[in-house]
Amino acid sequence: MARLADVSASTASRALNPAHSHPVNPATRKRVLEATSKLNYQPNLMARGLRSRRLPTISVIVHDITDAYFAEIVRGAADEANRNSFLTFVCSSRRDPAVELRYVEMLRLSGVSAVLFAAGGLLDRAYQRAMKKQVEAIQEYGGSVVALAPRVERWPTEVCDNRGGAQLMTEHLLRLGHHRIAFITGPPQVRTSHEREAGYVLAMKAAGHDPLVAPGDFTEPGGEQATARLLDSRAGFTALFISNDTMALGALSELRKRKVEVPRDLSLGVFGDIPAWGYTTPRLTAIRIGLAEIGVAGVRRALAILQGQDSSPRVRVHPVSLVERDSTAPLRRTAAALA
Amino acid sequence: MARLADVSASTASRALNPAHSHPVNPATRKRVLEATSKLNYQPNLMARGLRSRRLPTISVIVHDITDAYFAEIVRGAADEANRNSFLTFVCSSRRDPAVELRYVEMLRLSGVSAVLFAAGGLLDRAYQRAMKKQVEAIQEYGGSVVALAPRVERWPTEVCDNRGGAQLMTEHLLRLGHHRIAFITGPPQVRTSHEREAGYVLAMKAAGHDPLVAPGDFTEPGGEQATARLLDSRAGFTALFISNDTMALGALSELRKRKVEVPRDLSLGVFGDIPAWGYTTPRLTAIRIGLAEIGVAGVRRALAILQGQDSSPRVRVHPVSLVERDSTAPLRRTAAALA
DNA sequence: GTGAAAGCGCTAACAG
DNA sequence: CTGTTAGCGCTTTCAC
Repeated sequence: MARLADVSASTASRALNPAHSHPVNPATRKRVLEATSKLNYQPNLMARGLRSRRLPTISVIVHDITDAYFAEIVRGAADEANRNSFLTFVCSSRRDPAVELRYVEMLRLSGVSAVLFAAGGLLDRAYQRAMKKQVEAIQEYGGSVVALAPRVERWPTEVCDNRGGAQLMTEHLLRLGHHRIAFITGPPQVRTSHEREAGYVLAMKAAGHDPLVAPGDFTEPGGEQATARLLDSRAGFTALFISNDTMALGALSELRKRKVEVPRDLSLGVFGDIPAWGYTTPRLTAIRIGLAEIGVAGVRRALAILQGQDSSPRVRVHPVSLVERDSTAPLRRTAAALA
Repeated sequence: MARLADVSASTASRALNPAHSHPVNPATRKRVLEATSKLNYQPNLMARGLRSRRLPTISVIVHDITDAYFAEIVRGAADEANRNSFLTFVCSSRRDPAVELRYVEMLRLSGVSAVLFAAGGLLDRAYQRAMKKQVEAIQEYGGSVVALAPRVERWPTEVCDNRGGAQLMTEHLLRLGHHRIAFITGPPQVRTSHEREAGYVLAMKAAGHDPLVAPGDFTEPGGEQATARLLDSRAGFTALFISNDTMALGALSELRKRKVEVPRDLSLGVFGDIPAWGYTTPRLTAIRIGLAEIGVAGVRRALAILQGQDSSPRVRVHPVSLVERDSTAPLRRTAAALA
């Protein structure tokens, strides 16, 4: 290729790489560009990677590829990566820390430029130690790592306002006259759970009401079980706030099974706003997280770090908003009958 | 590393690569292995790829990462790839042929060893031409390509028995006494649609009944609309057979909206068996496709081709089975009331 | 501004 | 069975 343009390989390399400090004569560059298009030249990424020690790929590690929450994040990230000529690879750890670690290791070996962790980590010490080692190795060769959920690791983080969002929904339910509002929380090892729960508790206490927190695990069967237990406990609540999309899916099926009508018998709010909510009956009132936007922000952040020009605060919090739909209604006497 | 083991780099390379034709002295290999573990040596995949022209990665291209159908295939493929020390990358084309082509091109550039196409292709000529070029380039450097759905391209294919499965479900409904059975088909550009439709039509004609085929597109809103139109047409059917999971999700929500009770008012069967069917009410009678198994088979096939030892027929058809659940019931007089 | 040369870490070809 | 040699395709010194 360089031969056709009648320049040396070095010059061609310089001409082709826009972000190059070394100056190139515009005429020369033009000749090089012509040659590339004539030969339909495609730089060999492997050779480039051999020198730069990394490939133009970004990967998003998710817990579960079947979860719409993660899918939305991936969608945003993949779009933004594409716009920057980066490939996006989605890796699904299936909630197995060992698999996740193995993926990170393999990504490191294959020289990925950035790894986005879509979910929170574990509190387990051995896991944290191993992960730390992998991430340090990635950073050593110039790769970057970004978290898209709160984690104990002090990585650059793009995260939604978990606490504020939970407050928002709780206050919405309170405004509708509910004060016996149950909350299904997430797994204790994950910081997202605590943040959302804290927002709910805060709003309840501020209004002078007692919180009612039921354990959950962010999975669909978990949501089903938590709802069943809550209903069986006859705790006497008129509204239910579920702390993530996936559990709400399970809750919905449990409520349907028991013929609990939403919102007639029970007002239902969910933290999260996956597209599926457009199809469910009833359409759920939700805290909209800009999931795709968080994916976009994650990729931008990762690329900025790669170029050594990331000036954001370590943790950036993205605002969330309340989307009122059909699953929440003012408190009526009939609702209390459920208690 | 080779220095520590006191051997040449070539010998070390041979000792480390198990599938090497060249013999190595066991004692020498032992020394090499000791050195690698002592130095915590990790082969550089990029350098390896620079020579072999490919990386130990497999990618699965799906239409839509949010679709559980694809997620299941990916799950199987990823597991099998892992077992063979291959990384799995999931790429979501979002049903955009241009994006899909771009992905294949980037995968080629980054030297992926195998590409699994989880969905069917298009009949569009320009698309086919471009795809052919990309795939030939991948094969040129020794990469392999496998289809997991019927396609016009004559690639090695692992596919489920679409026609047989559709017959199975239709015969099941016929056995229950239904003879006015409607069928929602898939998009015409996709061969899977035609195969499933053919199975349904065959079974209906064999029983002496007229088929009733409604157009669909394999998407959730599409299923919703098709169901709505079918119901509005008052075509007088007592059973509905939906040709894929995603449309069934939409159909279910439409039926719920209209208070059509399944199976009291209408028997419902679906081709496909995503895990979600365990949570819906009612639980759907379905044609179980071994989705994960197809993913596994796809990876095995791809690896066999890479090693030049694929002896399977070009198209391998995987059997499917009928899973009877709660959504199909014997024909009763009341059902006809829907007509 | 451009070119020549070195080398990234590995594997294949060829001798021994 | 093992070592030597060459080279994958690019980028980056270092001279000019």
